[in-house]
Amino acid sequence: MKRISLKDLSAELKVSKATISLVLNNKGDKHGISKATQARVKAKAEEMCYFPNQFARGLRSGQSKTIGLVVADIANPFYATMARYIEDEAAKLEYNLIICSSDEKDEKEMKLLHMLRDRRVDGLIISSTLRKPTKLLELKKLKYPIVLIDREIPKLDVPSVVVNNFKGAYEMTRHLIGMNHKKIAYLSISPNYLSTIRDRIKGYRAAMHDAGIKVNSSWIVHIPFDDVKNSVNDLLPSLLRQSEKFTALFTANNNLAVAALETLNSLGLKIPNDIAMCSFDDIDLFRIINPAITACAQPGKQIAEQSVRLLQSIIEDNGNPALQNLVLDTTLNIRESTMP
Amino acid sequence: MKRISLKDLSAELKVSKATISLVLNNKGDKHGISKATQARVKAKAEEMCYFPNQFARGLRSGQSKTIGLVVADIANPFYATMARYIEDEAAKLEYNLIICSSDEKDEKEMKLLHMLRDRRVDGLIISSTLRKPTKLLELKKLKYPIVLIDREIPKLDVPSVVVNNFKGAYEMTRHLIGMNHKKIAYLSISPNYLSTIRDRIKGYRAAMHDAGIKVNSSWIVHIPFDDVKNSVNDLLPSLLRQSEKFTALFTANNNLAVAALETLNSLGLKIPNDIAMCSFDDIDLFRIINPAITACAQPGKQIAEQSVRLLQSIIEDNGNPALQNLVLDTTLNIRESTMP
DNA sequence: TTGAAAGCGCTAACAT
DNA sequence: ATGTTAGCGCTTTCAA
Repeated sequence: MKRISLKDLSAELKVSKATISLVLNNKGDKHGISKATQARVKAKAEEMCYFPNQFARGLRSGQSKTIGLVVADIANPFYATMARYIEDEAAKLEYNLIICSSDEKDEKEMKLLHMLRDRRVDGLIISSTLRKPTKLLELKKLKYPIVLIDREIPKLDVPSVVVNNFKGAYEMTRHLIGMNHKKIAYLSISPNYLSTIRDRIKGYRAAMHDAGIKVNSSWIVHIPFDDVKNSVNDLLPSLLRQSEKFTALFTANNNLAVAALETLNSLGLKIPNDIAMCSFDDIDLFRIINPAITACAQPGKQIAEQSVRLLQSIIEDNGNPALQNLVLDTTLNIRESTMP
Repeated sequence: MKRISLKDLSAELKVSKATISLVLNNKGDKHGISKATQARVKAKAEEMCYFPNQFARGLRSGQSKTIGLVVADIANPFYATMARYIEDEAAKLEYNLIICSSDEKDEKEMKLLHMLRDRRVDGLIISSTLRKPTKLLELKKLKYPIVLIDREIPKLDVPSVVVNNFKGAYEMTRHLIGMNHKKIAYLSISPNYLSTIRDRIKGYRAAMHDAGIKVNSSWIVHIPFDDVKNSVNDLLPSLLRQSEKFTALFTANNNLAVAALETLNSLGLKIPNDIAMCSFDDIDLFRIINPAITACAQPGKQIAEQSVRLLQSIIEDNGNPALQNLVLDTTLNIRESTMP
């Protein structure tokens, strides 16, 4: 599949590569190339289906006009939606996206970061799962433009765009408490060192504490990311069968909620009468299902916009940004699943 | 952000670039580079955080090890899931994915194809929305490796992996008929020249015809892709308010189903008693909602695997594949929404 | 108004 | 066992 190069075009037109390059990059006028030549060049380029080799271009310019996006799983609607917003924002700046799923595996994420760096993506937007962020430190040392989204990494001074998970979980828990729930079970996910997961639990605990409710650690169950569906199906029934009589369930993300809904269903438990339920992340399903599920919505579009904008400024400032850590607010959407 | 190049490493080590290149590409042994040198080179490369410039590499080798994936909307769970499977398949072959959303716009898709070509992606996997596939013809002429998924394009002899939409829709319609439904409304989507959309309607019509039921064209409503939610909310009520008394609703994809569920809900119509319902595409929601929704599931994983495999073979055969057009079967998942 | 030439960083054929 | 060199296709500076 031989492709046309500037040289071919040059030979065909009897015009130098330089001139052609100038014309095709719309710098013809600036450099005083005659209209006639410009027209001839453009016509021929079209005719011969010429298109520039981006490798060569990237090699010269050092820019790939590509952003790497690393998330846990692009099939997760939360990340898929976010990816779409990021795609649109990036497109405005003529950037494209290489999207990668880390499956919450340190090892895999490191490989991905390595790969994206090798590909000279101009910047990275990462929802990082890294426990030991040595790779990120390394990239930071290289002044590689990075923006963390969704999750922060403690003590790593890197620009980020996240939501206030603590506050979101606190509000949702307080709402439950306001609805007279005291025994609130909490489904969380592991790896549990993620900032989001930790902050949500903290918010839940704080709200409970502030209401004078003592939380037994057995109220919180950690579900492995790998195997949400089966684990919830295994562990949720025994959680609910405890001596504690839970009247409400808080799930830490949309995957857990979906699995929990299926399990509750199979147990024959009715929401909200047998058990109230609410979740972090808001997805279509929660609005449509009957009863609709109370949820804490993250502003995906804003996260996307801000992160791309931030990354862009870092890329332009050549790796020396004013360190920014944006924290956006979530929205509590109260629905029937937590109403009496 | 100056990066280390082979030259830097060479100067530092007093070893030629060629030797270093060989070593770092694990061709050291083959070329008889001494173990000692190999160790020295590798250590230094590590120490200096050397990583090869993929532009330069691509320029030499002509390979980008990247696949372009074009879908209507990566936020749509059907495509998001598929993208994930494709990502995994591609990763096995060390390919990465540039994912792009076309929004069902010819213009946009053409720009994307152009862009991906410019970036020298090694191949394209496309769920094309093109009505006039001139761009695809052009790519085909260039022997650019392409695999179409999800949607076929008539008369364009390009390898493809699709499902049997006709059969899927036929079976689902026959199932409805078997449940004694005769007045079956059909929500479709525009652009309506897409092979999937056309074939599904054909399947529906054929099943109705074979059962001796006359379908009035007013039974089929086309919803613009752009504005599914509002349009369904506007048009579905008037469709159901017709003199015809529909007892069942068939939606042509998951987006339509979600919108329809919301509308039916707001109209106070109960499924399946007031109206039965089923949809093409199977998503989590359909299993979890009460009543669960009968759906025609597409084998996303298989589509992904086959398409990557096919693309790979085309890339390796240098654009001269045995033309393959795979057609996979769908699965009818019968649930409560169509049961009496 | 246009052309010539250097060089981006890498690989592979050919030398030593 | 290691080095030299050419060249991938482009942009850009300098020269004509």
